[in-house]
Amino acid sequence: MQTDKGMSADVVELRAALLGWYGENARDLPWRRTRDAYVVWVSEVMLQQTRVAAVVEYFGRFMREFPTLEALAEAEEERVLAQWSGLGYYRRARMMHKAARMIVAEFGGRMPETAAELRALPGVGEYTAAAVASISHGEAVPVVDGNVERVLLRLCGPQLAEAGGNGKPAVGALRTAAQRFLDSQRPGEFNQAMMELGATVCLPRNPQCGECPVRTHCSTQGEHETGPAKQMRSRQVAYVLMQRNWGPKTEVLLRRRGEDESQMPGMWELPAAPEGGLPDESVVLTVRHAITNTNYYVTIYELPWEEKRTLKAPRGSLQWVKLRELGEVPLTGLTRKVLKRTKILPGTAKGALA
DNA sequence: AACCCGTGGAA
DNA sequence: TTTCCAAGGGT
Repeated sequence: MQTDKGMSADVVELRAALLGWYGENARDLPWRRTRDAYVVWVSEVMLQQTRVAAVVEYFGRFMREFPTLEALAEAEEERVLAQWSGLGYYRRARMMHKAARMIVAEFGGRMPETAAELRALPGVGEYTAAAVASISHGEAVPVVDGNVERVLLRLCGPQLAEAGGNGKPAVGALRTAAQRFLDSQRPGEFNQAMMELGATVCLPRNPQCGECPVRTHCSTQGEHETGPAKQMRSRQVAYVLMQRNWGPKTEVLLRRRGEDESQMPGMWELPAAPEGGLPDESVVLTVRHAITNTNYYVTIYELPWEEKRTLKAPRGSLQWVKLRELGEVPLTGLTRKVLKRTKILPGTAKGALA
């Protein structure tokens, strides 16, 4: 690692340009109003592979429900999942909840402060550990996320891009480059500035080089190839929407997914339709729902509640849920979408019943 | 090391 | 309409 004393004037100028730009252009995001490690941690976990716009709303509700590490640790897992419902990657919520309980049980409720200690928590990888340590405690560790990787590859050019030998950049080389650029006096701001640049200027496609504060340091001026896309698969699936009672007492029939299922374990969804299919007259909604690289073409049948006995489901996994209680149930995103579009849940109803 | 896990908005 | 992909981590 180089010291600031041996640093070239070029890197010093890059830092100043980037931090200056960040000071002027940083978005006012809720989690940037504090350096509290618990708050920063929650935001970083939510932001894993998830867009800022999607996180903002969830973050506010989550922090109201679980304002402190202790509140999170004391909560039932189902309550945590219910708050996470719709955000995706539910294992993040389970691991963060487990980590909160570990911190209370093993560290007396005191959050680990260094990146190395944070790294030991479930759900905290290299990125999240560095982000929390640098933002909350000023530790001089660089973050390398998707944004930073792209920015570094463009700044440094082919020399870094081919450092892996197999046509891919080496993880170690990326980290070394990030460490070299990092402003060790303001690591939290610098790391966020790099990510902000990648998210708003140094875009994957159509990078806005004309607005880039460090374009004079950039060896590629935006050139960067993206790899081949993964092939999307398609699957047909069908569910049943069943209600009973009317008005405030209305209930919807839901099924709890098994704890051992790889996708969305323990989450609640509409029961699957019988295999033989159902008459077309029963179709109330068709939607497409994409999960990773699979397009699910979904058919929703509405049936009278008396038909419940025709459904096959593991004993005890079916349950009538009152409308008022839906907010406390960890629904899958697809089920949430269907209930909104059929106006059973409040929200936008685009594509709903004709 | 490649693959899996969710979602919705942009292009 | 379909595709692409975003502040990753675990296995």
